[in-house]
Amino acid sequence: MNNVQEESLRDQKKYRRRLQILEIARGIISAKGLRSLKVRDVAEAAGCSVGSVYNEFGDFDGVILTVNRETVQALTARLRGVPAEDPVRQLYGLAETYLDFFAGHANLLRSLFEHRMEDDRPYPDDILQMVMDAFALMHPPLVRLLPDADDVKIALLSRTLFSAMHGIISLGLEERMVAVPPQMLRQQIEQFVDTQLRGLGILPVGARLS
Amino acid sequence: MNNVQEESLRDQKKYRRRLQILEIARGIISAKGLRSLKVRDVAEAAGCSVGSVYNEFGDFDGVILTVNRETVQALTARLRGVPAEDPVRQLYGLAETYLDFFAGHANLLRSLFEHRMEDDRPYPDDILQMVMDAFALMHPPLVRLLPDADDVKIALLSRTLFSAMHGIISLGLEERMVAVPPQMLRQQIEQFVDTQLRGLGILPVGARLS
DNA sequence: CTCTAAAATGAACAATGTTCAAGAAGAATC
DNA sequence: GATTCTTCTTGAACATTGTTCATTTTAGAG
Repeated sequence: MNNVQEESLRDQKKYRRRLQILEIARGIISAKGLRSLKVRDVAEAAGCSVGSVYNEFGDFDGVILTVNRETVQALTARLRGVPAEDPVRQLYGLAETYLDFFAGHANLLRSLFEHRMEDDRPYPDDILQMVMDAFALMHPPLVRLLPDADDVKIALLSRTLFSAMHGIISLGLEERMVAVPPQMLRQQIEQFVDTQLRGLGILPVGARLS
Repeated sequence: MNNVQEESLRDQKKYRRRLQILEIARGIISAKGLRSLKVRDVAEAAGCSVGSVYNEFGDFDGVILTVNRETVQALTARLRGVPAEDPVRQLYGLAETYLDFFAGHANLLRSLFEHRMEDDRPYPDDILQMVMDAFALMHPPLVRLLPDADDVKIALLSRTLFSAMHGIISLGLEERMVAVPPQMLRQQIEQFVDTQLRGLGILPVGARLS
């Protein structure tokens, strides 16, 4: 047994195929929704048998969960890229970035938030943790803006605020629900953050509804 | 052809069976989630063949959608029962009632909001409309509290606020996501409405975070 | 009672997730 | 390089579940 990674031919092929399967699955989910994802379609597109998909991911949920894992990773990366100089601008930036990311990858986000496991198997902890971490990204700017507040309460506030934004955006982008007309969504989100910041005493309460 | 409802024996049986199928389907969704709903289970529990389910509802989506339709009707009835004397109390009441209803029927609400149609068939318009109407129930109290604001903007605000609440509650109640710990949820919702009302200038901006 | 139309039935079919015995391919040993 | 061993790949077979439809049953009409 060699400790050094040998990059054996076998491992290379395996890894390449793994990536290929994920790319194909992501493409299908993104284009046609999670419900249109079929093992045989993925296998055929990847040029391998269905057995290989199972060999690599255990079961079909394994493919979905891996795509979801990468989705939340990509989301987190985008959110971490929001400038942090001005905490107020950072909050607006996080909201806007979440909206953009959601709008650009709606079906992937829905797969992340709506996929249910068969029976009562638990959702993988690491994915839950990553979502939690993403939703905690409002914590630092809020701490700067509310220096006297309890840290635990700020943590809750961050998740509450993020969950609220998630609700506005996920329902707003769903043409079938039309909770908020899409064109207006960006403006609505901005106004929502506005109101929230005024309510928290971070911004002055000015004229009601511009 | 007789215009008067004859309540023929045939129609009675048909109707009774219809109700029975719906009750059973709702029970399964409520107890074990939409993904555990199976035609054969429903048919067996209702003491009829699978064909009869199809005869009555067209396809399996028909059963699900009918349950969803009744869910949003029940929700709307509950929300309409919130006292309307004091508009501020009404807003808190709507939030609290939505939380209670969601907590009591989490799987039914998830079925309503997360069910995707096969292929690209559209979601029935009447259900969408009913959800929209439910989300508009904050409109009247908001109009009373913001008499100078544009009516269209209040309409948007109502849906935005409701969508935000929906996000906080649906993620908060999801033990798998734990965006907000369940025990804290009621308090979090109240505080959220609080902040929102202060931000809108409806309540005075007092001490930051009680 | 007989006839007709509607409904119920459930076996057969179709789509799709899952398994596994057999074979193929790479790695290890000589 | 041949042989052996390990691992991966394959795809047919199976399991589950939604859907159809020819046949039978049943309620209502004459």
